[in-house]
Amino acid sequence: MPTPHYGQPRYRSIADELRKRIQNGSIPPGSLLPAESTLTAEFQASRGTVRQSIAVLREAGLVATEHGRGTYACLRPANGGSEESSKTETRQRQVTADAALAALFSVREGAALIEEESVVRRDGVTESVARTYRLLRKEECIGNRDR
Amino acid sequence: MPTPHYGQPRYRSIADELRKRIQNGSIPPGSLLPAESTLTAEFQASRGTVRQSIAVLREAGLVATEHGRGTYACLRPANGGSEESSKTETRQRQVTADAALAALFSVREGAALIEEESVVRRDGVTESVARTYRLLRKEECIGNRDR
DNA sequence: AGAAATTTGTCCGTATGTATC
DNA sequence: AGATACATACGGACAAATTTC
Repeated sequence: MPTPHYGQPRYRSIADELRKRIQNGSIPPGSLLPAESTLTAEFQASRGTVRQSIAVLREAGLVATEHGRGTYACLRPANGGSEESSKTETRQRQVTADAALAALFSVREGAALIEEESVVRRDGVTESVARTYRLLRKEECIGNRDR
Repeated sequence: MPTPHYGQPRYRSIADELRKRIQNGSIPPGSLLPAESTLTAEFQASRGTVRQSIAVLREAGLVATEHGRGTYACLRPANGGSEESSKTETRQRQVTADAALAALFSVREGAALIEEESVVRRDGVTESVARTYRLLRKEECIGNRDR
């Protein structure tokens, strides 16, 4: 069977359909979207195509995905009356890259990184801890090895 | 050979190589990149993988593609403060508090936290990695689980 | 103007490795 | 540890835009 498409890519049509369902409440905010396999069956599309459509919604900020769980419809921040009694403490230190960070920065494990840690407290209660990592020196990248 | 993608995925390596060629002038600005079929032969990779690597460069604003024509290396200003074309990827996952985080949040070690990781890339190169931790208990984030 | 070749766009099916619950 | 979902990679197929002959 040939592939009747074009005019509009399949993954975009599916993304449009899912967006409608989210916006009209058919998929309530905060709830799980149907599983990938379910969407595959419903739209008669391959997993790759379904995943592509979900990626569209994710970039649009409409959904968020958790490994091993599924994809949620986001609740948009209503952001009610938040007090302004929060304080931020920041400090810096030098650390060495663990495996995960080394992969992200494309450097070897143990390379020097700058870690900046910001602790946000509100009413004395820690609300969030942010750790930002940057390369200490540029051009610390690993050369490409032969394939 | 099957498909081991230890360390850096293949499409990123290819993207790195192509980026080098663009930035060192081997592929002059405004000129066409080799066709996908050519790159497929050169890198001994499937077309899908080659296209994925080109997509990386396209999102970085290094190249532009036209249907039926090909992919061009963009002429872009050698401007000093190129603050554009940086992109942030965000993902969330659930982690357990280590000793340091447990102390900051005044919870017991091993307590559940939400980690939000934002990776900022400019021209495909990782510039910073920020990890923000919050307590799971509130309705801060989307994934309120019933279990 | 028309046909063929080239090139990118989309889609399918599959396989396997990786991460999380 | 098993299930689920995600990430990477392969190969093949057809559609559509462009170029070339």
